[in-house]
Amino acid sequence: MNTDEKKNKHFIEKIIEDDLANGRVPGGEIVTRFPPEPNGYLHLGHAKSIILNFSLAEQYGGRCHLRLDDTNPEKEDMEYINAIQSDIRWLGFDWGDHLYHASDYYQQLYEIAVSLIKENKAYVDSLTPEQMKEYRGTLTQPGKNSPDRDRSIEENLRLFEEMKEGKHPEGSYLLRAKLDMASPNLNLRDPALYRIKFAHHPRTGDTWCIYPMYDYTHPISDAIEGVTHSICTLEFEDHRPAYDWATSIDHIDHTPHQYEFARLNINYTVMSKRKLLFLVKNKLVDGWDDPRMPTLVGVRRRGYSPEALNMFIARVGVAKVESVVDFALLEFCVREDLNKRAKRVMAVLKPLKVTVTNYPEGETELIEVENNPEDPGAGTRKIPFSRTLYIEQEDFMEVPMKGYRRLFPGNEVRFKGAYYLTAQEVVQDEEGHVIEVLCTYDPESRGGTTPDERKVRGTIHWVSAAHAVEATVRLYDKLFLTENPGERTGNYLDDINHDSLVTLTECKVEPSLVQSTPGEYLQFMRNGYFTLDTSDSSPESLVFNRTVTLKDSWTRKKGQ
RNA sequence: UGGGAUGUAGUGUAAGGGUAACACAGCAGUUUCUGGUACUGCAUUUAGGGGUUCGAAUCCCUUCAUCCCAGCCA
Repeated sequence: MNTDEKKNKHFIEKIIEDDLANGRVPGGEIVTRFPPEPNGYLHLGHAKSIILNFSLAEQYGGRCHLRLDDTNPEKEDMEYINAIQSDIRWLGFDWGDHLYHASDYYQQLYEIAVSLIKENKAYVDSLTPEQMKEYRGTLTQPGKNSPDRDRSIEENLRLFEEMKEGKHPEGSYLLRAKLDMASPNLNLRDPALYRIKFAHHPRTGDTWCIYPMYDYTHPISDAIEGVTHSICTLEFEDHRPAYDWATSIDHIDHTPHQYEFARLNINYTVMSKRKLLFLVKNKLVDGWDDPRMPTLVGVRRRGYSPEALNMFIARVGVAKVESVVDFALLEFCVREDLNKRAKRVMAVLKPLKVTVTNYPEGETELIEVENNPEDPGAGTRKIPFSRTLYIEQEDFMEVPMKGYRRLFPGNEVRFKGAYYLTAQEVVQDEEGHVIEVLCTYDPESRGGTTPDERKVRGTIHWVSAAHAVEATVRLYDKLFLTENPGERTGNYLDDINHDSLVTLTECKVEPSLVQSTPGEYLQFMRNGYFTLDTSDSSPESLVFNRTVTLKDSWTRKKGQ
């Protein structure tokens, strides 16, 4: 492998290429795996791991397994097992026949445990959890051996068998590896291998009442499946010696290796399943798929595309430095992708009535507009224009501020795709609010240009009042107000953005939108990207979610 | 004060002894039937200190900072 080929590769790619080049990969096929615990929904952090593992396998012609790490029946659920699979498929990956569960290996794991006991490498301990803690020592002090450490092999075998048969209550006994209670690495101080749990397992039901621990199950599962590169996050670095111990015992004839990378953090959000579960359970959000959630189901409902997510993860990179990625990068990737594919439509969120005084009453004409200027192949559609229209309240100012290019008295602007209109006068309610703008139009400007080629500074969107469809539009913003929720007070809930959802009703959208389908990517012209909500929308009552705003240099300038 | 890791523009990530770069964010401008897109330009970087070397982000020493580990969770 010459060094040129290593350029711009991340460290895991370099390791793999090195292993491949030096014949360290059995059969030359690299095998990775994504091993989620089915105790919650997948989030953006998992997306990084999924994309890393699956694309590495793709890139080097290997395979990637999906393995549900279901060793703790108390927290795990069939609902999650199913959701995980659909999320990974949505992201664009396929594990083929390689769907596994740690629970598939329970029998084998048990038999290996029995062998370890016979080899005097594991023992049954009767220390209480409190005693365990005491005996473990601290970060700076070594632990001490449990009095049970020297129990005879026969006794250990008998006890373990009884544990398995359910003869002992939870917490009474534990199977532990006999490693080193004085190790500076706490994970090596006789780690627990099996605990007793009388819990119903989503897949194995009540077959077992002893369940294997992560440090024992995970490496052996990897070995059984022939995983070559077992990629996990940084906090497992300390567990690598335990991983290496488990994969080097007899009864295992394949040696996978563990590599650790930095998990994905994004500012203005939280990414722990515990916190996300809390938000869901306490109804701080609408569920795991609330569009403000960083879950895959959430961002999907919000209108993010899997392509945008893949682009995002690619740009974030893979390294060992703990880092926090800007939410702005995610939004950039979403816009980048949606700009190319979203169908442009007219939608007025906060309507202001406009009457075209010199346009014939009762007449309607159809204006042809392009569906996507970035994609000529997207074609055109026709939208109705008439005497009474709605425009955005923000697109009219009775007294224009400096730099304002939209509609104001005496100013001529283009109504996108239709005509040039000039504001003549306003109609106010008794409180002095402008409730209607009276305009005149230039019949020669049809289509948005004039024979004399005169320029207008502004182009605004509009809908025809008589043809518009009413819709509800949900404007989503960041769920948290601060970059690092909880940093200031210690409680992330203190930083929740209570204005993260603004619901607008009586929005006016162009009639073609009644045919919109969930999953369709839309751009509300000059406003943002939107998509039909998957659960609350119906043809009679449209509900759109804002995916992300358009970049807006005007409100920024205005605000300064 | 044990062990494991990590420090490159504001944020991510490259550069593996030879001119510190790319993207996002920021700022300024050009184009435009979206104040979008596209395009152009500007500003800002090797944690500190020593050393080796003609030459150091890169090698050595040292200091500092940050993160992870004391579940019968994963």
